[in-house]
Amino acid sequence: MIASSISNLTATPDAETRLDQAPAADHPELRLWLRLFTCSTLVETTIRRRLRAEFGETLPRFDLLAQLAKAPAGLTLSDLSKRMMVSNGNLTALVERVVEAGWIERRTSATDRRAQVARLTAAGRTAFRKMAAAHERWIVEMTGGLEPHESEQLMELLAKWKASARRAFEGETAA
Amino acid sequence: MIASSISNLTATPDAETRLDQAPAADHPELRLWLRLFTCSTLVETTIRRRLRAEFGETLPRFDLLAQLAKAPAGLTLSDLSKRMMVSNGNLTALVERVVEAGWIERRTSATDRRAQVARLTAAGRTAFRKMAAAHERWIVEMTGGLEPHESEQLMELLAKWKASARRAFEGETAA
DNA sequence: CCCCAATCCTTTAAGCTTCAAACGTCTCGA
DNA sequence: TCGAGACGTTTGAAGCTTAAAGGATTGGGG
Repeated sequence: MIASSISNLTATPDAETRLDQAPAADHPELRLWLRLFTCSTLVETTIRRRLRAEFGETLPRFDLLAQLAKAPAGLTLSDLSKRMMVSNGNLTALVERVVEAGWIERRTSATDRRAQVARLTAAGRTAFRKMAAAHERWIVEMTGGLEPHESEQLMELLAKWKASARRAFEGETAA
Repeated sequence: MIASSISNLTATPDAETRLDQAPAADHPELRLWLRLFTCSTLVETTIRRRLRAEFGETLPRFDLLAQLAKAPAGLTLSDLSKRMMVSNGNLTALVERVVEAGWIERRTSATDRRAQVARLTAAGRTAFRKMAAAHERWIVEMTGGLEPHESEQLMELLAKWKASARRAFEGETAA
């Protein structure tokens, strides 16, 4: 549920634009969610495309490297799955592919034979640094329209939203 | 790049929480993006889970029904791909699955033999209405922490962000 | 009228993602 | 110390997603 329709060079309006034109006035919360989602999709799709075009990498792979770059001692697959907010079944294969690429290495934990610890290789660290610099530029570019005080406001409002969403999200995990 | 790690009942902190603890002070734009992404993921994952648990549907399928519910005359696959912001190659298979379920029907356009027009069936409309009601409740629940004036502010700030992101996004499509 | 570029869709290969079930390992209390 | 339950990972099935290439159709300019 993300996307582009770029492959065929279509003009690519976004979902929300059309919705705003629609006669039905959806509840304000729906419109808010739709707008948030649109922002997220727009940014994410752009990053994904550029990552592929300029570095031949995918977003999940980049995300994996980014997490490991912040944890020099390495992380277990479980840690990674929590930080990346993906299922752990997902990581097995993802890690495997990135190991093959040579960016990371994986070994059984010394203290817990159940756990697999992944760590950046030197090559991985170097490769990541280049990508991270570009990634940061892209993000800044796409957030460029906001004044500093607006960014601050946005951070706070999103923090509130995040709290509500988290409650709903975790209400299920417990059950 | 979305997710849950619910299947194994882990505590599920989110990426950002950990990041905030990290020593490195990332640029404010990165933190803003990360927070937006976290909100989006949290909401999306919750919706996805509930849709599956309560209706046995997936989010893309729901999204498809939602688009068609707003267009009684039906939409071509191209229209759908633009509105849903997914590639058109994606829709072929998605539509096929939902046709099989009996929620929609697909036929060649009367005026353009290249185009396929998808439309809700009566059964599809009924099924969708139930889901939409629940969906709306969930969204309201997850946005609950915000006062009306905060929602308004958020709408405006996100509109600005969206404009920046759109520029970057479409800059590529043209190229 | 014809051709060619644009448009619409499908197909394919590769990768991502989830959920659920299964397996080995660990921990802790009886 | 032994067993039960928690935990970390893997596997398998199903579905989603993209990019890229190819086939059919259309519409407009020569």
